[in-house]
Amino acid sequence: MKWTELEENWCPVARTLTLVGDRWTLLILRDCFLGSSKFEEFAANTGATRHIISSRLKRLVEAGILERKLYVERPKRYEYLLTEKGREFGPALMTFRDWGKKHLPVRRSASAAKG
Amino acid sequence: MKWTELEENWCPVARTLTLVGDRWTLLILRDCFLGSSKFEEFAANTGATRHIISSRLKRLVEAGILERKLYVERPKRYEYLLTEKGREFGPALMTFRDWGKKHLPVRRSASAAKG
DNA sequence: TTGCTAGAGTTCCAAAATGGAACTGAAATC
DNA sequence: GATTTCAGTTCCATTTTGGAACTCTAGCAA
Repeated sequence: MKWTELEENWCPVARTLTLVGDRWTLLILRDCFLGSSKFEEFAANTGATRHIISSRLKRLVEAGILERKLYVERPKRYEYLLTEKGREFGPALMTFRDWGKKHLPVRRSASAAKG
Repeated sequence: MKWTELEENWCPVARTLTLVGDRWTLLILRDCFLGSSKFEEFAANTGATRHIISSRLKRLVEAGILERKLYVERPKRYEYLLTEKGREFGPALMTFRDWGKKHLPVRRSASAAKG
């Protein structure tokens, strides 16, 4: 079954996953919640390629989760801001954060810094 | 950046995503919460290919989220059960469910069946 | 004893997605 | 004029997916 067919699935979890159930989208949203809004920030903070960032931002805007807003007229510069719909995804990210903190502690070598 | 490199990421959301941040894993976990435990059930309920089901179950078992348990001796038959670590992922699925129910209602044509 | 069914996978190949790097375009700054 | 910044796009090789067929063990039926 193709991934996009899940859009009409009876299960709301499946439908949600058609938007955020890929390898980078949730990391972009995490960045948004941490204050990022620029293309370059997403690229730098997530580690995803510019190609991926571009396609994911498009999808998130189309879905009404982010809003693409002009913030410099010349040259045209856009930023991406969470909509109300996007902000309501916050609790989901928090459950991921909490689960990760509890169950996937970072294995660090003796000399590794905390950051 | 390669996806697997996120395993050691400072961010617990990113680390969580290395396990469940792909196109089908969360759907398999949803099935587990709804009572499924067999390979064939996952294949039928998620719509993912057997190939994918196989690789995802391996990863979930390796991560300690599911337990692979023999339930028929001859021929060998295995089922997959949520561990405590896996059960603690429940709240995350519920946030996805709630967000999807609220923001992604199913557009159904007049004749569309419920299944 | 040949044939069908069931469960749990594996294998193969084509199609789609991803990773990495370079390139574009507009304007500000050196 | 050259370099830098931001926001993308393009190209190509590598990975991952999607789909279907195949394997292996064993029960059951004719």
